[in-house]
Amino acid sequence: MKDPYALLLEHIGRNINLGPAEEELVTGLFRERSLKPKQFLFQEGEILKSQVFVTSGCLRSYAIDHNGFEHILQFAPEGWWIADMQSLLDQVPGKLNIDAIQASTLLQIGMSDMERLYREIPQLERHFRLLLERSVVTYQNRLLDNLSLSARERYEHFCRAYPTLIRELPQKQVASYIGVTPEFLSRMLRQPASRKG
Amino acid sequence: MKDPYALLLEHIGRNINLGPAEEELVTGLFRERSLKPKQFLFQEGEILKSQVFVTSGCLRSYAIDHNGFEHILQFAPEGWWIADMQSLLDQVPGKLNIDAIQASTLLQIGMSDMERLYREIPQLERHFRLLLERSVVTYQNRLLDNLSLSARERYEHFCRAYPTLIRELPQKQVASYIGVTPEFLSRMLRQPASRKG
DNA sequence: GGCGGGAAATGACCTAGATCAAGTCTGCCG
DNA sequence: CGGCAGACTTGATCTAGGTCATTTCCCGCC
Repeated sequence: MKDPYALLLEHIGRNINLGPAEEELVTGLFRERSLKPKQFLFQEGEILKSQVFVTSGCLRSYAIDHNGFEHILQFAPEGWWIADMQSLLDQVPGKLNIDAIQASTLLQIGMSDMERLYREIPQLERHFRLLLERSVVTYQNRLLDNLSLSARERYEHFCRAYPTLIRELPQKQVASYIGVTPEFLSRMLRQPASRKG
Repeated sequence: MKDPYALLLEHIGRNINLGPAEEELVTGLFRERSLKPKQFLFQEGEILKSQVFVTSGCLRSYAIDHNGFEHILQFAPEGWWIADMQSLLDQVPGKLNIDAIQASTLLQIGMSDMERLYREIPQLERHFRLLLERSVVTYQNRLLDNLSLSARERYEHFCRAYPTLIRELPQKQVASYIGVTPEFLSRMLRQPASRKG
Protein backbone atom coordinates (compact mmCIF):
# COMPACT_ATOMS: atom_id res chain seq x y z
CA MET A 1 0.00 0.00 0.00
CA LYS A 2 1.59 3.17 -1.26
CA ASP A 3 1.56 6.37 0.74
CA PRO A 4 -1.26 8.48 -0.68
CA TYR A 5 0.63 11.72 -0.11
CA ALA A 6 3.61 10.39 -2.00
CA LEU A 7 1.29 9.62 -4.88
CA LEU A 8 -0.03 13.16 -4.87
CA LEU A 9 3.44 14.70 -4.81
CA GLU A 10 4.61 12.41 -7.56
CA HIS A 11 1.61 13.44 -9.62
CA ILE A 12 2.38 17.12 -9.15
CA GLY A 13 6.08 16.46 -9.69
CA ARG A 14 5.37 15.42 -13.26
CA ASN A 15 4.64 19.03 -14.15
CA ILE A 16 6.52 21.21 -11.70
CA ASN A 17 9.29 20.98 -9.08
CA LEU A 18 8.40 21.63 -5.47
CA GLY A 19 10.89 22.33 -2.68
CA PRO A 20 10.59 20.40 0.60
CA ALA A 21 8.80 23.27 2.33
CA GLU A 22 6.30 23.48 -0.47
CA GLU A 23 5.74 19.74 -0.41
CA GLU A 24 5.04 19.98 3.27
CA LEU A 25 2.59 22.80 2.75
CA VAL A 26 0.74 20.78 0.17
CA THR A 27 0.54 17.57 2.15
CA GLY A 28 -0.41 19.49 5.26
CA LEU A 29 -3.60 20.76 3.64
CA PHE A 30 -4.96 17.58 2.12
CA ARG A 31 -6.95 15.19 4.29
CA GLU A 32 -7.33 11.48 3.77
CA ARG A 33 -10.67 9.84 3.36
CA SER A 34 -11.93 6.47 2.28
CA LEU A 35 -15.11 5.31 0.64
CA LYS A 36 -16.78 1.92 0.54
CA PRO A 37 -18.09 0.58 -2.75
CA LYS A 38 -21.24 2.48 -3.80
CA GLN A 39 -20.69 5.14 -1.18
CA PHE A 40 -21.39 8.67 -2.36
CA LEU A 41 -18.87 11.46 -2.29
CA PHE A 42 -21.33 13.96 -3.65
CA GLN A 43 -24.94 14.03 -4.74
CA GLU A 44 -26.99 16.10 -7.14
CA GLY A 45 -28.21 19.29 -5.54
CA GLU A 46 -25.38 19.61 -3.03
CA ILE A 47 -22.64 22.21 -3.26
CA LEU A 48 -19.21 20.70 -3.68
CA LYS A 49 -16.72 22.06 -1.16
CA SER A 50 -13.45 20.38 -2.04
CA GLN A 51 -11.08 19.19 -4.69
CA VAL A 52 -10.62 15.44 -4.71
CA PHE A 53 -7.62 13.38 -5.75
CA VAL A 54 -8.07 9.61 -5.91
CA THR A 55 -5.28 7.60 -4.31
CA SER A 56 -6.71 4.10 -4.66
CA GLY A 57 -9.78 2.38 -6.02
CA CYS A 58 -12.02 4.16 -8.49
CA LEU A 59 -14.80 6.73 -8.45
CA ARG A 60 -17.21 7.85 -11.12
CA SER A 61 -19.25 10.95 -11.81
CA TYR A 62 -22.56 10.79 -13.61
CA ALA A 63 -25.73 12.73 -14.29
CA ILE A 64 -29.27 11.42 -14.17
CA ASP A 65 -31.51 12.55 -17.02
CA HIS A 66 -35.23 13.33 -16.92
CA ASN A 67 -36.04 9.70 -17.69
CA GLY A 68 -34.00 8.47 -14.78
CA PHE A 69 -31.10 7.16 -16.84
CA GLU A 70 -27.54 7.52 -15.65
CA HIS A 71 -24.90 8.98 -17.95
CA ILE A 72 -21.37 8.51 -16.75
CA LEU A 73 -19.18 11.52 -17.35
CA GLN A 74 -15.94 10.29 -15.88
CA PHE A 75 -14.17 7.40 -14.23
CA ALA A 76 -11.44 8.40 -11.80
CA PRO A 77 -9.02 5.60 -10.96
CA GLU A 78 -5.91 6.07 -8.85
CA GLY A 79 -4.04 9.25 -9.69
CA TRP A 80 -6.99 11.18 -11.12
CA TRP A 81 -8.96 14.19 -9.95
CA ILE A 82 -12.71 14.18 -9.85
CA ALA A 83 -15.30 16.86 -9.18
CA ASP A 84 -18.52 18.48 -10.22
CA MET A 85 -16.59 21.43 -11.53
CA GLN A 86 -19.60 23.60 -12.14
CA SER A 87 -20.69 23.23 -8.55
CA LEU A 88 -17.18 23.66 -7.22
CA LEU A 89 -16.31 26.75 -9.24
CA ASP A 90 -19.56 28.61 -8.83
CA GLN A 91 -20.59 27.21 -5.46
CA VAL A 92 -23.89 26.29 -6.98
CA PRO A 93 -26.01 23.13 -6.57
CA GLY A 94 -24.45 20.38 -8.67
CA LYS A 95 -26.06 18.30 -11.37
CA LEU A 96 -23.70 15.35 -10.96
CA ASN A 97 -23.39 12.44 -8.59
CA ILE A 98 -20.05 11.07 -7.57
CA ASP A 99 -19.63 7.69 -5.94
CA ALA A 100 -17.10 4.92 -5.45
CA ILE A 101 -17.30 1.90 -7.71
CA GLN A 102 -14.70 0.11 -5.60
CA ALA A 103 -13.39 0.59 -2.09
CA SER A 104 -11.36 3.75 -2.55
CA THR A 105 -9.18 6.23 -0.76
CA LEU A 106 -8.73 9.85 -1.63
CA LEU A 107 -7.20 13.14 -0.63
CA GLN A 108 -9.39 16.16 -0.19
CA ILE A 109 -8.73 19.87 0.10
CA GLY A 110 -11.23 22.63 0.79
CA MET A 111 -11.53 25.53 -1.61
CA SER A 112 -10.07 28.14 0.70
CA ASP A 113 -7.03 25.97 1.39
CA MET A 114 -6.73 25.40 -2.31
CA GLU A 115 -6.72 29.12 -2.91
CA ARG A 116 -4.05 29.47 -0.27
CA LEU A 117 -1.96 26.90 -2.13
CA TYR A 118 -2.33 28.84 -5.34
CA ARG A 119 -1.24 31.97 -3.53
CA GLU A 120 1.78 30.46 -1.85
CA ILE A 121 2.86 28.17 -4.65
CA PRO A 122 2.01 30.00 -7.88
CA GLN A 123 3.63 27.18 -9.85
CA LEU A 124 0.56 25.13 -9.00
CA GLU A 125 -1.37 27.30 -11.40
CA ARG A 126 0.86 25.87 -14.08
CA HIS A 127 0.39 22.31 -12.90
CA PHE A 128 -3.36 22.58 -13.09
CA ARG A 129 -3.28 24.51 -16.33
CA LEU A 130 -1.43 21.61 -17.90
CA LEU A 131 -3.86 19.08 -16.45
CA LEU A 132 -6.83 21.04 -17.67
CA GLU A 133 -5.40 21.30 -21.17
CA ARG A 134 -5.30 17.50 -21.31
CA SER A 135 -8.74 17.34 -19.89
CA VAL A 136 -10.14 19.62 -22.58
CA VAL A 137 -8.50 17.54 -25.31
CA THR A 138 -9.98 14.39 -23.81
CA TYR A 139 -13.49 15.81 -23.70
CA GLN A 140 -13.18 17.16 -27.22
CA ASN A 141 -12.19 13.75 -28.48
CA ARG A 142 -14.96 12.04 -26.64
CA LEU A 143 -17.47 14.52 -27.99
CA LEU A 144 -16.28 13.98 -31.53
CA ASP A 145 -16.48 10.23 -30.97
CA ASN A 146 -20.07 10.62 -29.91
CA LEU A 147 -20.87 12.76 -32.92
CA SER A 148 -19.19 10.61 -35.51
CA LEU A 149 -18.77 7.00 -34.44
CA SER A 150 -21.09 4.03 -34.13
CA ALA A 151 -21.73 2.39 -30.78
CA ARG A 152 -19.33 -0.41 -31.63
CA GLU A 153 -16.53 1.97 -32.52
CA ARG A 154 -17.08 3.90 -29.32
CA TYR A 155 -16.90 0.65 -27.41
CA GLU A 156 -13.61 -0.22 -29.06
CA HIS A 157 -12.20 3.19 -28.23
CA PHE A 158 -13.25 2.73 -24.66
CA CYS A 159 -11.48 -0.61 -24.44
CA ARG A 160 -8.31 0.97 -25.74
CA ALA A 161 -8.59 3.97 -23.43
CA TYR A 162 -9.31 1.97 -20.27
CA PRO A 163 -7.88 -1.52 -20.82
CA THR A 164 -7.66 -2.22 -17.10
CA LEU A 165 -10.95 -0.74 -16.08
CA ILE A 166 -12.96 -2.58 -18.68
CA ARG A 167 -12.25 -5.88 -16.96
CA GLU A 168 -13.56 -4.78 -13.62
CA LEU A 169 -16.55 -2.71 -14.65
CA PRO A 170 -20.09 -4.05 -14.89
CA GLN A 171 -21.17 -3.93 -18.51
CA LYS A 172 -24.00 -1.54 -17.79
CA GLN A 173 -21.55 1.10 -16.66
CA VAL A 174 -19.60 0.82 -19.85
CA ALA A 175 -22.89 1.16 -21.70
CA SER A 176 -23.73 4.26 -19.74
CA TYR A 177 -20.33 5.78 -20.51
CA ILE A 178 -20.38 5.19 -24.23
CA GLY A 179 -24.01 6.21 -24.49
CA VAL A 180 -26.04 3.10 -25.27
CA THR A 181 -28.51 1.00 -23.31
CA PRO A 182 -27.21 -2.06 -21.46
CA GLU A 183 -29.50 -4.24 -23.58
CA PHE A 184 -27.97 -2.95 -26.75
CA LEU A 185 -24.41 -3.36 -25.54
CA SER A 186 -25.18 -6.91 -24.52
CA ARG A 187 -26.51 -7.76 -27.98
CA MET A 188 -23.63 -5.97 -29.64
CA LEU A 189 -21.00 -7.98 -27.78
CA ARG A 190 -22.73 -11.19 -28.76
CA GLN A 191 -22.50 -10.20 -32.43
CA PRO A 192 -19.15 -11.01 -34.07
CA ALA A 193 -17.95 -7.51 -35.05
CA SER A 194 -18.25 -7.70 -38.84
CA ARG A 195 -14.94 -7.88 -40.67
CA LYS A 196 -14.52 -5.05 -43.07
CA GLY A 197 -12.13 -4.24 -45.91
CA MET B 1 -13.64 49.23 -35.06
CA LYS B 2 -12.15 48.41 -31.71
CA ASP B 3 -8.42 47.99 -31.21
CA PRO B 4 -7.78 44.24 -31.23
CA TYR B 5 -4.99 44.53 -28.69
CA ALA B 6 -7.26 46.41 -26.32
CA LEU B 7 -9.74 43.57 -26.64
CA LEU B 8 -7.08 41.03 -25.74
CA LEU B 9 -5.91 42.99 -22.72
CA GLU B 10 -9.45 43.51 -21.55
CA HIS B 11 -10.03 39.79 -21.88
CA ILE B 12 -6.97 38.98 -19.79
CA GLY B 13 -7.85 41.76 -17.37
CA ARG B 14 -10.98 39.91 -16.38
CA ASN B 15 -8.88 37.35 -14.55
CA ILE B 16 -5.62 39.03 -13.58
CA ASN B 17 -4.07 42.50 -13.32
CA LEU B 18 -1.18 43.36 -15.58
CA GLY B 19 1.16 46.30 -15.15
CA PRO B 20 1.92 48.56 -18.14
CA ALA B 21 5.24 46.82 -18.85
CA GLU B 22 3.52 43.46 -18.85
CA GLU B 23 0.79 44.70 -21.13
CA GLU B 24 3.41 45.91 -23.51
CA LEU B 25 5.19 42.58 -23.44
CA VAL B 26 1.96 40.80 -24.24
CA THR B 27 0.88 43.04 -27.06
CA GLY B 28 4.39 43.01 -28.48
CA LEU B 29 4.28 39.27 -29.05
CA PHE B 30 0.89 38.90 -30.71
CA ARG B 31 0.56 39.54 -34.41
CA GLU B 32 -2.55 40.62 -36.25
CA ARG B 33 -4.00 38.63 -39.05
CA SER B 34 -7.24 38.61 -40.97
CA LEU B 35 -9.20 35.93 -42.75
CA LYS B 36 -11.79 36.12 -45.49
CA PRO B 37 -14.97 34.09 -45.21
CA LYS B 38 -14.21 30.38 -45.77
CA GLN B 39 -10.49 30.93 -45.53
CA PHE B 40 -8.65 28.27 -43.58
CA LEU B 41 -6.53 28.98 -40.55
CA PHE B 42 -5.57 25.35 -40.17
CA GLN B 43 -6.21 22.09 -41.92
CA GLU B 44 -6.25 18.45 -40.91
CA GLY B 45 -2.79 16.94 -41.00
CA GLU B 46 -0.91 20.16 -40.36
CA ILE B 47 0.86 20.97 -37.14
CA LEU B 48 -0.55 24.00 -35.36
CA LYS B 49 2.12 26.51 -34.43
CA SER B 50 0.27 29.25 -32.62
CA GLN B 51 -2.39 30.22 -30.17
CA VAL B 52 -5.22 32.20 -31.73
CA PHE B 53 -7.46 34.84 -30.18
CA VAL B 54 -10.38 36.05 -32.29
CA THR B 55 -10.85 39.82 -32.33
CA SER B 56 -13.69 40.12 -34.83
CA GLY B 57 -15.85 37.89 -36.96
CA CYS B 58 -16.16 34.21 -36.18
CA LEU B 59 -14.19 31.02 -36.79
CA ARG B 60 -15.11 27.39 -36.35
CA SER B 61 -13.24 24.17 -35.76
CA TYR B 62 -14.54 20.86 -37.04
CA ALA B 63 -13.52 17.31 -37.78
CA ILE B 64 -14.39 15.29 -40.87
CA ASP B 65 -15.44 11.70 -40.18
CA HIS B 66 -14.76 8.63 -42.32
CA ASN B 67 -17.97 9.22 -44.26
CA GLY B 68 -16.97 12.73 -45.14
CA PHE B 69 -19.35 14.46 -42.72
CA GLU B 70 -18.31 17.55 -40.84
CA HIS B 71 -18.75 17.74 -37.07
CA ILE B 72 -18.33 21.19 -35.64
CA LEU B 73 -16.50 21.21 -32.34
CA GLN B 74 -16.47 24.90 -31.61
CA PHE B 75 -17.54 28.31 -32.81
CA ALA B 76 -15.20 31.12 -31.84
CA PRO B 77 -16.72 34.59 -32.11
CA GLU B 78 -14.99 37.76 -30.98
CA GLY B 79 -13.19 37.36 -27.68
CA TRP B 80 -12.67 33.58 -27.88
CA TRP B 81 -9.64 31.39 -28.33
CA ILE B 82 -9.56 28.62 -30.88
CA ALA B 83 -7.09 25.84 -31.63
CA ASP B 84 -6.56 22.21 -32.39
CA MET B 85 -5.22 21.71 -28.89
CA GLN B 86 -3.99 18.20 -29.47
CA SER B 87 -1.88 19.35 -32.38
CA LEU B 88 -0.70 22.45 -30.58
CA LEU B 89 0.28 20.75 -27.33
CA ASP B 90 1.95 17.69 -28.78
CA GLN B 91 3.16 19.22 -32.06
CA VAL B 92 1.47 16.39 -33.85
CA PRO B 93 -0.61 16.41 -37.07
CA GLY B 94 -4.06 17.72 -36.22
CA LYS B 95 -7.42 16.09 -36.83
CA LEU B 96 -9.35 19.34 -36.97
CA ASN B 97 -9.97 22.01 -39.55
CA ILE B 98 -10.34 25.64 -38.58
CA ASP B 99 -11.79 28.24 -40.91
CA ALA B 100 -13.52 31.58 -40.88
CA ILE B 101 -17.29 31.62 -41.27
CA GLN B 102 -17.24 35.40 -41.61
CA ALA B 103 -14.55 37.93 -42.45
CA SER B 104 -12.52 37.84 -39.28
CA THR B 105 -9.48 39.28 -37.58
CA LEU B 106 -7.35 37.59 -34.99
CA LEU B 107 -4.23 37.80 -32.87
CA GLN B 108 -1.67 35.05 -33.07
CA ILE B 109 1.28 34.07 -30.93
CA GLY B 110 3.81 31.33 -31.59
CA MET B 111 4.39 28.63 -29.00
CA SER B 112 7.88 29.74 -28.02
CA ASP B 113 6.69 33.31 -27.48
CA MET B 114 3.79 31.93 -25.50
CA GLU B 115 6.19 30.00 -23.30
CA ARG B 116 8.17 33.17 -22.82
CA LEU B 117 5.03 34.95 -21.69
CA TYR B 118 4.33 32.22 -19.17
CA ARG B 119 7.88 32.55 -17.89
CA GLU B 120 7.85 36.31 -17.60
CA ILE B 121 4.27 36.74 -16.45
CA PRO B 122 3.50 33.71 -14.29
CA GLN B 123 0.08 35.15 -13.54
CA LEU B 124 -0.87 34.20 -17.07
CA GLU B 125 -0.85 30.59 -15.93
CA ARG B 126 -3.71 31.56 -13.67
CA HIS B 127 -5.57 33.34 -16.42
CA PHE B 128 -5.47 30.33 -18.67
CA ARG B 129 -6.18 27.92 -15.85
CA LEU B 130 -9.40 29.80 -15.21
CA LEU B 131 -10.32 29.82 -18.89
CA LEU B 132 -9.65 26.12 -19.19
CA GLU B 133 -11.77 25.34 -16.16
CA ARG B 134 -14.70 27.01 -17.91
CA SER B 135 -13.88 25.21 -21.07
CA VAL B 136 -13.96 21.82 -19.36
CA VAL B 137 -17.32 22.61 -17.80
CA THR B 138 -18.67 23.62 -21.19
CA TYR B 139 -17.52 20.43 -22.87
CA GLN B 140 -18.85 18.32 -20.03
CA ASN B 141 -22.24 19.93 -20.37
CA ARG B 142 -22.28 19.53 -24.10
CA LEU B 143 -21.30 15.89 -23.78
CA LEU B 144 -24.07 15.26 -21.28
CA ASP B 145 -26.50 17.02 -23.60
CA ASN B 146 -25.49 14.69 -26.37
CA LEU B 147 -25.87 11.67 -24.17
CA SER B 148 -29.21 12.57 -22.67
CA LEU B 149 -31.19 14.98 -24.81
CA SER B 150 -33.20 14.70 -28.01
CA ALA B 151 -32.21 16.59 -31.13
CA ARG B 152 -34.89 19.18 -30.45
CA GLU B 153 -33.70 19.80 -26.92
CA ARG B 154 -30.14 20.14 -28.09
CA TYR B 155 -31.32 22.65 -30.66
CA GLU B 156 -33.08 24.67 -27.99
CA HIS B 157 -29.99 24.65 -25.82
CA PHE B 158 -27.98 25.86 -28.74
CA CYS B 159 -30.33 28.76 -29.35
CA ARG B 160 -30.04 29.78 -25.74
CA ALA B 161 -26.26 29.41 -25.71
CA TYR B 162 -25.64 31.33 -28.94
CA PRO B 163 -28.62 33.64 -29.44
CA THR B 164 -26.67 35.97 -31.72
CA LEU B 165 -24.86 33.37 -33.73
CA ILE B 166 -27.96 31.37 -34.54
CA ARG B 167 -29.29 34.20 -36.67
CA GLU B 168 -26.22 34.42 -38.85
CA LEU B 169 -25.36 30.76 -39.22
CA PRO B 170 -26.50 28.58 -42.10
CA GLN B 171 -28.80 25.91 -40.75
CA LYS B 172 -26.54 23.10 -41.83
CA GLN B 173 -23.81 24.34 -39.52
CA VAL B 174 -26.15 24.34 -36.59
CA ALA B 175 -27.11 20.81 -37.58
CA SER B 176 -23.49 19.80 -37.67
CA TYR B 177 -22.88 21.29 -34.24
CA ILE B 178 -25.80 19.65 -32.49
CA GLY B 179 -25.17 16.35 -34.25
CA VAL B 180 -28.02 15.81 -36.71
CA THR B 181 -28.28 15.85 -40.48
CA PRO B 182 -29.35 19.09 -42.18
CA GLU B 183 -32.38 17.28 -43.58
CA PHE B 184 -33.52 16.27 -40.16
CA LEU B 185 -33.05 19.74 -38.69
CA SER B 186 -35.02 21.22 -41.54
CA ARG B 187 -37.96 18.89 -40.90
CA MET B 188 -37.73 19.43 -37.18
CA LEU B 189 -38.02 23.21 -37.48
CA ARG B 190 -41.07 22.83 -39.66
CA GLN B 191 -42.75 20.74 -36.99
CA PRO B 192 -44.48 22.74 -34.24
CA ALA B 193 -42.51 21.66 -31.15
CA SER B 194 -45.15 19.57 -29.38
CA ARG B 195 -46.55 21.15 -26.23
CA LYS B 196 -46.06 18.96 -23.26
CA GLY B 197 -47.35 18.84 -19.68
C1' DG C 1 -27.27 -24.73 0.67
C1' DG C 2 -31.08 -21.87 -0.23
C1' DC C 3 -32.58 -17.33 -1.37
C1' DG C 4 -32.84 -12.53 -2.80
C1' DG C 5 -31.28 -9.04 -5.85
C1' DG C 6 -28.75 -6.99 -9.20
C1' DA C 7 -26.43 -8.03 -13.83
C1' DA C 8 -26.83 -9.93 -18.08
C1' DA C 9 -29.31 -12.22 -22.05
C1' DT C 10 -32.97 -12.54 -25.13
C1' DG C 11 -37.28 -11.92 -27.83
C1' DA C 12 -40.74 -8.82 -30.07
C1' DC C 13 -41.65 -4.59 -31.32
C1' DC C 14 -40.91 0.60 -31.90
C1' DT C 15 -39.04 5.15 -33.31
C1' DA C 16 -35.79 9.03 -33.80
C1' DG C 17 -33.09 10.18 -36.87
C1' DA C 18 -30.38 8.80 -41.29
C1' DT C 19 -30.20 8.11 -46.17
C1' DC C 20 -31.06 8.90 -50.96
C1' DA C 21 -33.06 11.22 -54.49
C1' DA C 22 -35.57 14.96 -56.47
C1' DG C 23 -36.90 19.38 -56.39
C1' DT C 24 -36.99 24.70 -55.18
C1' DC C 25 -35.24 28.84 -53.66
C1' DT C 26 -31.59 32.37 -53.22
C1' DG C 27 -27.92 35.22 -53.71
C1' DC C 28 -24.05 36.48 -55.97
C1' DC C 29 -20.81 36.83 -59.69
C1' DG C 30 -19.82 37.80 -64.46
C1' DC D 1 -29.99 40.10 -66.71
C1' DG D 2 -28.75 35.08 -66.57
C1' DG D 3 -26.93 31.21 -64.60
C1' DC D 4 -25.19 28.25 -61.28
C1' DA D 5 -23.71 26.72 -56.88
C1' DG D 6 -25.14 26.28 -52.14
C1' DA D 7 -28.67 26.02 -48.92
C1' DC D 8 -33.01 24.49 -47.85
C1' DT D 9 -37.24 21.52 -48.49
C1' DT D 10 -39.74 17.43 -49.18
C1' DG D 11 -40.97 12.63 -49.95
C1' DA D 12 -40.06 7.63 -49.53
C1' DT D 13 -37.66 4.37 -47.33
C1' DC D 14 -34.27 2.32 -44.05
C1' DT D 15 -31.82 1.18 -39.72
C1' DA D 16 -29.17 1.73 -35.47
C1' DG D 17 -30.33 1.64 -31.38
C1' DG D 18 -34.26 2.00 -27.83
C1' DT D 19 -38.16 0.02 -25.09
C1' DC D 20 -40.47 -3.31 -22.44
C1' DA D 21 -41.16 -7.63 -20.59
C1' DT D 22 -39.43 -12.07 -19.36
C1' DT D 23 -35.93 -15.20 -18.18
C1' DT D 24 -31.55 -16.73 -16.63
C1' DC D 25 -27.39 -16.19 -14.35
C1' DC D 26 -24.42 -15.28 -10.58
C1' DC D 27 -22.87 -13.93 -6.25
C1' DG D 28 -22.97 -12.50 -1.69
C1' DC D 29 -25.31 -13.49 2.50
C1' DC D 30 -28.03 -15.70 6.39
